[in-house]
Amino acid sequence: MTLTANQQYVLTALREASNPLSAYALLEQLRKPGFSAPAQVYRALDKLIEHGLAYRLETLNAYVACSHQSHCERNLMAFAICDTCGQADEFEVNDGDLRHWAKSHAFDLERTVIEIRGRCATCARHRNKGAMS
Amino acid sequence: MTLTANQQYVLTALREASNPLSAYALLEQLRKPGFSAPAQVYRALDKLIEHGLAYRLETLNAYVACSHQSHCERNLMAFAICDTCGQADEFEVNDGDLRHWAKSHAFDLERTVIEIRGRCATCARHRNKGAMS
DNA sequence: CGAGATTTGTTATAAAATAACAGTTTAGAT
DNA sequence: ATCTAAACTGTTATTTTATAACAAATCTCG
Repeated sequence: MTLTANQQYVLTALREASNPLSAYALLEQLRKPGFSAPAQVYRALDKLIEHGLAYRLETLNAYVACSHQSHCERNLMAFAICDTCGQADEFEVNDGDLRHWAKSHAFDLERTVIEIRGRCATCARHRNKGAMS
Repeated sequence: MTLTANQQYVLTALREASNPLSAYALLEQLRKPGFSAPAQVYRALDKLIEHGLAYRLETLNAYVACSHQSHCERNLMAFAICDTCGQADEFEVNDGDLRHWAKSHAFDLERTVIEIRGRCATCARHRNKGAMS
């Protein structure tokens, strides 16, 4: 699976970012290499997502690189998103319940989205300290 | 918990709809009663969601009434969304895995979003019939 | 009543995503 | 090596979704 130049630019930008990036943030970052319109970013993102190299975070309208090395195992992924610092952690989850519901309701399952929102360990700790003062 | 007139209009529209409605679809439907701008709809939606009477479907940018009678139990809800007919089914799910991950990572969990996409029983059946011909 | 909070209508703008189209590159078959 | 079909590109315009900001109206309840 070979990536085009644009796809590589977008993937690299996502990998180097500490936080999820919006499509427009990516566009700004990639003006130097020649990007000039949203469609270019969205097209690259679509392919990366199709290949399991990136994810869209639905509750954030933002995108992240898959945390796995090259090709993602495509198991059921979930994301924990910190409302304070914006970091998103990818983790694997057991989707038994969802598959069970789908099966028992003859629902032909194609995609699963699981996102949890709250405060990451670091930010939760800081907030607690703040409350003490 | 008393709803204002606008909140009641929006809730009724959502309850009478067979499918999730976008904020702008709601706005169109509610012009007769006097709505004239998006903010009116979004404000009512915010309150309804706050009170557990409605949900936002993140993968659809659309809104649905809670399927429970008056006050929602606020257990962990998930939605199965049909990509063919657009219907969304609310169902309860065991979030043990997510809570466990959150606990073991000291993540202060505030909100959980679970949406599955695919084809509902009815639409899957039709598609299969079609493939036979 | 009257002070404070909440809700309202409104205009304007921001943010996110897609449509459409012609030109270019790429990969594979012959 | 050449041809062809598919995929990708750059670009302009538009659509869809969501917020900001602010003054006026309304509700709450001591």
